[in-house]
Amino acid sequence: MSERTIAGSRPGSCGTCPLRAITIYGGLDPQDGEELTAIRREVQDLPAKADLFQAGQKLESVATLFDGWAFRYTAFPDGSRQILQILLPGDTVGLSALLDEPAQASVQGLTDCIFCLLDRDRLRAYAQPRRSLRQQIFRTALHRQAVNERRLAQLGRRTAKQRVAAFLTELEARLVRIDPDAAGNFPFPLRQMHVADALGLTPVHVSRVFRELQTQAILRRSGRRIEVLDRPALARLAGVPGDGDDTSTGAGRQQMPCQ
Amino acid sequence: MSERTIAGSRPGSCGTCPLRAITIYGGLDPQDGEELTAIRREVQDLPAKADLFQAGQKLESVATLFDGWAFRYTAFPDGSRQILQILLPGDTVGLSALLDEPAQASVQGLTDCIFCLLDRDRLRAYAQPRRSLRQQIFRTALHRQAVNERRLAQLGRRTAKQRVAAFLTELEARLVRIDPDAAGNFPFPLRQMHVADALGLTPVHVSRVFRELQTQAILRRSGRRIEVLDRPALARLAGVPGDGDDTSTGAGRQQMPCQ
DNA sequence: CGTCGTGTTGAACTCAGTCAAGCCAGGTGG
DNA sequence: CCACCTGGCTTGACTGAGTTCAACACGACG
Repeated sequence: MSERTIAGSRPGSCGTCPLRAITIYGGLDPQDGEELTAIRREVQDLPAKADLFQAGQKLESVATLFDGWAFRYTAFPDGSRQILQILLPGDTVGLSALLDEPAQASVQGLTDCIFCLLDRDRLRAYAQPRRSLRQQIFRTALHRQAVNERRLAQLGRRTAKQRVAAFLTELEARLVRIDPDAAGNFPFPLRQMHVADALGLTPVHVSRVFRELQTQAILRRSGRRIEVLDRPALARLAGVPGDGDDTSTGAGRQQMPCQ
Repeated sequence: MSERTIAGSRPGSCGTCPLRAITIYGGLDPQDGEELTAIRREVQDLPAKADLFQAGQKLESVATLFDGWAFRYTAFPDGSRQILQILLPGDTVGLSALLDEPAQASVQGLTDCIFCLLDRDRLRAYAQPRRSLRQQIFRTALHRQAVNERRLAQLGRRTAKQRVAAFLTELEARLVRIDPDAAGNFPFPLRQMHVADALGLTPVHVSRVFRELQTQAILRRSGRRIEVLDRPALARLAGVPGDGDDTSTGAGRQQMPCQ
C-alpha cells in the first residue's frame, strides 16, 4: 500500500537487508546475516485487517515486520479489544515461540504488510551459541516491559488528551528512528477506532480530542498523515518535558529495537 | 512482621531454600543451588515504606524477595504514582542489572521484608553456561510481559469494581501457589491507597468499591485479611469465567515463577 | 446511485474524582 | 489512666471527564 515505508521492495537476503540494523538481528556480522536467510521459512504478505496469528495459537516461527504497519491486540468476549502495541518495520513478534509457548496476543495488519518468518527451531539453535543475539532478544523483552509499564501509568493516571499526545509522541519517535524525515510530519494509517482501542477510549471521544488538538493548533491531520505544529505544547501534554522518548528508563544509547 | 509468610526464619543456604522451587532458580539441581549461596552478596532487611532502590538507579545485584510483601512502582513529578507489580516471596526484581541497565522502576516494602541480593556479575557468569537458568530468566521476562498486557487491558476497558475483583483474584492465585492454605482467605497488607495506585483509582473510590463488594456478600475484610465469600460472583466480575488465572495466555503448565 | 466505512456533532447520562468532614484504632506522652 | 495525635477509612455532596445513543456528513467504491 501507499503507507509502505520502503514501498515496492521485497525482502531479499537478510545479510544486506537495510532494516537489519534496527531489528534484533542488528548485532550480527553481515556473513552471519547471510545464514539468517537460510533460517527464514517464508516471506508472508498480510493484507490490512487480516490476522497474522491469534492469541493462544501455537507458533512455528518468529516474525519480523518488513514493510507496512500492524498491531498486537487482545480481544475480549464482549467484542471490545485492547491494542497492546503498534508494530513498525523492524519490529519482531512471537518471541514466545522460542519457549514453545503459544502466542500471548493476536497480530493484525493495519496496512497491507510483509512479514519475514524465521523458523522457530532453527532460530533457537542459531541463537544458542551466539551470546550477542541472545542478549539482544532478552534486551528486547525487557525493553518491551519498560514500555508497557510506562503505558500502564499512562492509562491509569492521564486524561484522554494527554494519552493521545503521549501516543503520538512515542509513535513519532519510533518512526524517526526508521526514517529521520518523519520528524514533524509522519504517516498515520490508524483509524480513530485503533487509537481508541489502544488508549482505552471510545472512537467518539478520540474524535473530540483530535478536534481540540487541531483547534489549538497543536497538530494537523491531512489524508493519512499527522503534522506536528506546536511541539512544545505536545511534549508538555505528553508529560515529558524534553522531546518525548525515554527519560524514565534512560536505556542504553545503543540500538534498541522493537518498540 | 506478622504478615511474614515464613515468619521468623531467615535465609540459609540457597540449596535447601524452601522457596527456591518457585523462584527463577527453581530448575537448578540442589548442588548447583549450593553455588548460588556463594553468589549471594547480602541478605537485606527492608522495613515497610522504605525503598530497596529507585528508578534510574544503577543496580549491583539481582534481588529475590524472601519474606514479606513489597511492590514495584513509578513515581510522577506531580506526586502520584503507579504501582506496577505486587511482589510476593519468590519474586525477583532487578533483572535489568544483568544487562547493565538502570532500574526501570522503584521497589518499596509493603511490610517489613527480607531480600536476597545476588551479585550481578557473578550471577551473569553463573547463568552463562546454564541453559535452563537462562531460559527460566527469559521465560520470566516474557511472562511478566503477558501479565502487564493483561493488566493494560484491565485498566483500559474495565470498571473500578471489575478491576478490584481481577486484582484480588490474581493476587489470591499467586498466594495459593506459595501456600495452598491461602485459598479463600488470605493476608492483605495493602492499604487502600496501594490498591488505588495499582488500579488507577482514588483511595476514596476504592473504599466505596470494597464497601459494595462487602454489602453484596462477595468478600469480607477483617484485620489485614480478605475472605472470599462468593467466588463465582468474584470470578464473573474479574472477567474470567473459570477461577481466574490465565485463560488468555494458556501459558505453560510448568512452574511459572515471578508473578 | 446506493452502500459501507469512517468521522463529526449534540444531548443525556454515569462512573469516578474532588473536596471536606468525621470516625476509629493505635501509639505516645503527660 | 487519660488526652492527644496520627494515619487510615468512611461518607456525603458536588463536579467533571468520558460514554452512550443517535443522527448526519462525506468519500470511496461497487
